[in-house]
Amino acid sequence: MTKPVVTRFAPSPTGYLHIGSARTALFSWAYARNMQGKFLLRIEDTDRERSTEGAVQAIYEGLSWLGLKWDGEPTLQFSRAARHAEVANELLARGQAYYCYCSPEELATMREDARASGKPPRYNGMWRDRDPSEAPQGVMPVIRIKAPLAGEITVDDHVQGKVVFKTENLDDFIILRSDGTPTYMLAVVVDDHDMGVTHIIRGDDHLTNAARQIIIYNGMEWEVPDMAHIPLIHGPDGAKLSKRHGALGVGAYRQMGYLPEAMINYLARLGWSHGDDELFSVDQMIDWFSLEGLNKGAARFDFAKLENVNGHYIRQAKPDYLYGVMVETARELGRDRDHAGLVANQTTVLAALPELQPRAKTVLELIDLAQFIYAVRPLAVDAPAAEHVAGDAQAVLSNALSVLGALPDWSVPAIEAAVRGLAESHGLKLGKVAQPLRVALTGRTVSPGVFEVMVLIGKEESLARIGDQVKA
RNA sequence: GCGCCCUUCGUCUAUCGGUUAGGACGGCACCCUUUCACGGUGCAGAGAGGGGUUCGACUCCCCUAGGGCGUACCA
Repeated sequence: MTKPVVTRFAPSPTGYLHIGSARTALFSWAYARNMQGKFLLRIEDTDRERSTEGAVQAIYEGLSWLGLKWDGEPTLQFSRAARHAEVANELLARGQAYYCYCSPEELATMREDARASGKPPRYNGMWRDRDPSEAPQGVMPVIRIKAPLAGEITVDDHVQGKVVFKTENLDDFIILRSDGTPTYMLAVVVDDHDMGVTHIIRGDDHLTNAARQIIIYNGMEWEVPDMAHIPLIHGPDGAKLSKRHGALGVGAYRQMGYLPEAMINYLARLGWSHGDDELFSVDQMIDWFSLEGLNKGAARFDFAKLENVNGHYIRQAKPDYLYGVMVETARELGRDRDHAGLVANQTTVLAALPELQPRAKTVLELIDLAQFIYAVRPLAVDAPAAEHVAGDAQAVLSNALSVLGALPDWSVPAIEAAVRGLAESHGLKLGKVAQPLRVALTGRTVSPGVFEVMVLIGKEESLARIGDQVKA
């Protein structure tokens, strides 16, 4: 066997954990697990202006929620600045890099001129071979990599195949800023090397960067890791994923009532496939995952399918697990009445859940459906619901609704007692009630000796009724 | 502008030169159900366009079109 696989996820903490980033992390994680290797986490916080501690926490929480556990302690890139500078200087010593004294203004005009003459806007190498003695006074130089002037760089990518870049299109980019801090290009290479990363799996927006990074690897004579540049997620219109189209943090999905196992399953199928398999567990995914299964084209985010997958996992879930998620979700969203109601009626909610699960696509819908249990009485009953029942049973039903709605307590015995009393007042006898919460009120006579029993579930605007028949 | 990447039903995808181009979501119809769901069955729905290569192309090559990414002392 070859050396063990080490992958990494390297987000920059400048906001929430983007859903696209989460998918990238998922693939890196799945590959590492499949290969029985390690999955490392590196926080790329070298941009001191935009990095925040809150964003770092959001990354930890997002990954944890999804169940993507990283191995060891996360690496904070900024803390490695000295090491980055050290490598920059080593490159200098090796003659693979040089000081550049250009001012930002000079560089700007350089780009403009290049663009005006139809050339790629790249650095012209004016300090490449100049002697430092010619340096202007008082200017802190940057260090630029000495990119090959001719030839080509080939990125041998697991997803994109062999991608060839002519070096003439790659300029002498900056690796160390004038303030001595490293640029992304340098920091990534040094860290990936030092962390022993064997497989870089990241978004294909980094494909061009890969060529630049290879120049650094070559300059240090380091081995270039395997690479897999996965296509980005697009919005429904094929363009960049916008916020209204789902470009949200994973926390937002949790708040919308999606289960982590559903997110994993859905995200996995976005750009990756294992034959025709659609629904699978994380263990199955780990077992099946391979870089060959990754697609080359960008995938569009589709809420409808996510909902479907989520509905599947809600149906599959154990009631006590869902109950915990419901309580936590209500708490997180500040839905105090729901939170209190759920907590105070745990037994009833747990009993009701099997009936509720097939009717909900999200945890939020589950909470809405459970509200009948702790809703404030009397309930407002909508006319259409009453109209559903035909003929002379109308009166019975509306009467029943008001009786039930006026109940202070919707415990099963209370409901049963109320319904029984009602039935008797209409000259009917209620038979044995089999399932708690399927109990309720008499609507009409279905056939001699059999009459309708129903329970109302849900909020006024979303009345769902579960029918049952009881023999008198 | 320049460079690179991508392109199968509306969406996610299978196909790795020879298939009636398969599945899933969504849509529609029907069944189940005294509601709503769940479940079941069926229907409609795709190889961007044009050239090649080949006995044979969705599959390989080229061009065009469309889309995406990159082009910073951001990551």
